Amino acid sequence: MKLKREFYLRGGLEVAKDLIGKKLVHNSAEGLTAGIIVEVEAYLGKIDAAAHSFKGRTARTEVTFGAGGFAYIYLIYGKNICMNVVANVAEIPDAILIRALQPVEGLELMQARRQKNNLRELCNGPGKLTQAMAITKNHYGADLCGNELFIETAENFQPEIVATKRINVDYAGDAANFLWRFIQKNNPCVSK
DNA sequence: TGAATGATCAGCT
DNA sequence: GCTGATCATTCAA
Repeated sequence: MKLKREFYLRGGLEVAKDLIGKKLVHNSAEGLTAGIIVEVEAYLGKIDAAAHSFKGRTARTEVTFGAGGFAYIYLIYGKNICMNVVANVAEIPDAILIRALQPVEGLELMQARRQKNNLRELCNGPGKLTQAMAITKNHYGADLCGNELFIETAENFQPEIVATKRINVDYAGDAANFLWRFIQKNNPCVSK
């Protein structure tokens, strides 16, 4: 079942935890790919020095200031595309970074896009999963309640959530210590 | 207009 | 474990 708008209109931390164990689906021209979300990080722009939206509204972060349920896509380190799910109501810029997936559909397509066969290597990092799923900057602002890129509930999956510190945000001072990274316990597809 | 920098990855040691 | 790649975005002037 596809997640409805109301799912995304809640606080970023709640949405982040609830995204673990859900299925991210991309219905692309080449074919359909999907994976279970096993690792996320929450970024609450109002109070979080590590968030892109913390300093205020800019052209890049504009979509995070809108209503939840849309995609925030950006390029990092000149090479890697990262995908976020916008959460909360308009004017509150919460975003959830999707950091890792367990591939479940369109495996051959993912393997071809990534030039790797090992399932664990396909989606165990934010830049890797966007490659495997063929998510690009064209998806900036995409409606996750639409038919091309969306998230649905997964059957036969029991979430066991562990909270840890976020990765690579040491520049953010105290915010680097927040336990806002959520992972599925003992899942081999999480990063590191 | 220009300079600094990063929510990472792959490849090497 | 460590480091270089590489460029959109941001901010200062």
